[in-house]
Amino acid sequence: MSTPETSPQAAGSLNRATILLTTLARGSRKGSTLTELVKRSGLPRPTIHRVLDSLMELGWVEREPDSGRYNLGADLAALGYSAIARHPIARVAETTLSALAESLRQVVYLGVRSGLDMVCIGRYESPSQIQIGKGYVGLRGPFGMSLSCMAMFAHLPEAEVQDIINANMARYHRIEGFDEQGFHRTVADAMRNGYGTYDNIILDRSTSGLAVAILDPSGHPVAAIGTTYITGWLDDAGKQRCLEQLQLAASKLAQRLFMELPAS
Amino acid sequence: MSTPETSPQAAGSLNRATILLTTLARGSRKGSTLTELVKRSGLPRPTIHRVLDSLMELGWVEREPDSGRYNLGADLAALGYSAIARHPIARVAETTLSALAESLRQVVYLGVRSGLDMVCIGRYESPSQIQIGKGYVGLRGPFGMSLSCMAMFAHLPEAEVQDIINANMARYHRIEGFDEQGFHRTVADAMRNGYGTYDNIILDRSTSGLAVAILDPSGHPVAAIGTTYITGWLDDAGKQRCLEQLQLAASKLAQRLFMELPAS
DNA sequence: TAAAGTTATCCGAATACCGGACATATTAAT
DNA sequence: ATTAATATGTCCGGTATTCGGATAACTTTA
Repeated sequence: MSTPETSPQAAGSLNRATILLTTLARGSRKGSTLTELVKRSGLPRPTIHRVLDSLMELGWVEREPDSGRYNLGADLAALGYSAIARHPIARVAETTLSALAESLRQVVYLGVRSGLDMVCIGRYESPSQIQIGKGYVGLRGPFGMSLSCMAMFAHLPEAEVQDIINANMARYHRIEGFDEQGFHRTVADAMRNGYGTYDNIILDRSTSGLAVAILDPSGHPVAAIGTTYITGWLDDAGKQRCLEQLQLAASKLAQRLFMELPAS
Repeated sequence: MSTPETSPQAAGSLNRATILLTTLARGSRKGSTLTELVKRSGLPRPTIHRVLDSLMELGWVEREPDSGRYNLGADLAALGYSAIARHPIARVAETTLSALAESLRQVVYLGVRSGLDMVCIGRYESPSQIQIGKGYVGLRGPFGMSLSCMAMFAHLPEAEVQDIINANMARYHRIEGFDEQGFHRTVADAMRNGYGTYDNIILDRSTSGLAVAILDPSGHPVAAIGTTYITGWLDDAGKQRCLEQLQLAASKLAQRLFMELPAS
């Protein structure tokens, strides 16, 4: 009725495998137990067991010998290197964002959307001031729960934004300390401003942040750059400068990503 | 009869999907056409077509709108980031090998085995002397066609080495300028020395190289470090020093990878 | 305009996927 | 020890899905 429910076409076992791999990717880096997968994926247990066996045979899933936890496998990682080589956002961004982190003296994150998830594909910190943050490359969470998502929301059709939020609301609420009021306010702010910003909202109550989207030539967001700082460290002018630097970096990257290469 | 032929168990469509994805990963970064996939994978064309459709629906495969070439998709890359986060060899090696490249003033490669393939998962160059090499992160080729493979051969059971070589011989011969004599000599050298080395052999006739394996506590090779230089740039003493530095880096990495972490 | 090559679609037969039900560890509680 | 509770592993028959030969549509070359 309200939810689309339109994906009857894709191959059966492949679908199951994808759901499981995504579920594993959403889980902790230490891996997941079978029962955790049952709870989080919603698939019947025998099915999971069987599909995991197949995936293990392919090397896409591994099993910690002692703990028995399932985890994404080495062959999938190897395949990932090749897939990443064909989607070079993070590689292209490497120098620009490292320099940005250095200049801001703040940690800078790069993220992309994958279905209903946000995936962190880059983390850059100033060597002079190592700041310990919770984000790491490969981290996956519900799309909408980070400032980078807000920046991308601002450039997505409003209907799509609503669809994503509706589909993920249950997952948001599972996060400790989630404040739906503040969340909707942050989204509205982002849609109005064209970039993401918050102070003392969402999760961590002592941090503020800024994020901007990287747009393709048609205006569709393909990634987002975000940065976090202790609330109060930046006054309004400082915030403005920070925002401008982010925007500059984003447009520079967009240009480099979508620039036509001269015919060789 | 002679070949094992023992893999009847894994799920059908998953198997097909894996073969296709691997075939795509082996192909150029620009993607592959359907007919190329037919030739290289050996699967019937309608099957490929159907499975690719499913894979595209999942976001694991994409299609260049104008050229019609198939390629590994963005969602697979996103999944790859998570898988790589759980197999941190490249991350752990980052600083050590960058320093090594700087010290040697040569390009240093890091590679792992995936089935019958070698995958390049790291490339480190000295900023002071940028050297253009053919290897890039994500590059995938038949296992055995690089020095890093030789280094790993040296620590694999001889029977397994023979199996790999037999299985890949047809692929070797497809490479222009392949010299079977020299290849076997290089393998024998590696098995004897415990590390990989060549001068003017295999492919590029003006380069020499050195490579050593990274071993897990049981002695099994998990990755290899390799470096290339113009033949003649290093005399015997220089070669020896270079080898020692590689071996030092390899053992340092092994130690860091398999060191028990103190309970937190 | 024909011929060669590449891509897309049908569709019946055969297969291997599906998951409820059951059996077997493994851990926790009495 | 014994029971209870939880997690993991295995069977197996019905049926939905996959399989690929055959054919059609489309595109480039001669």
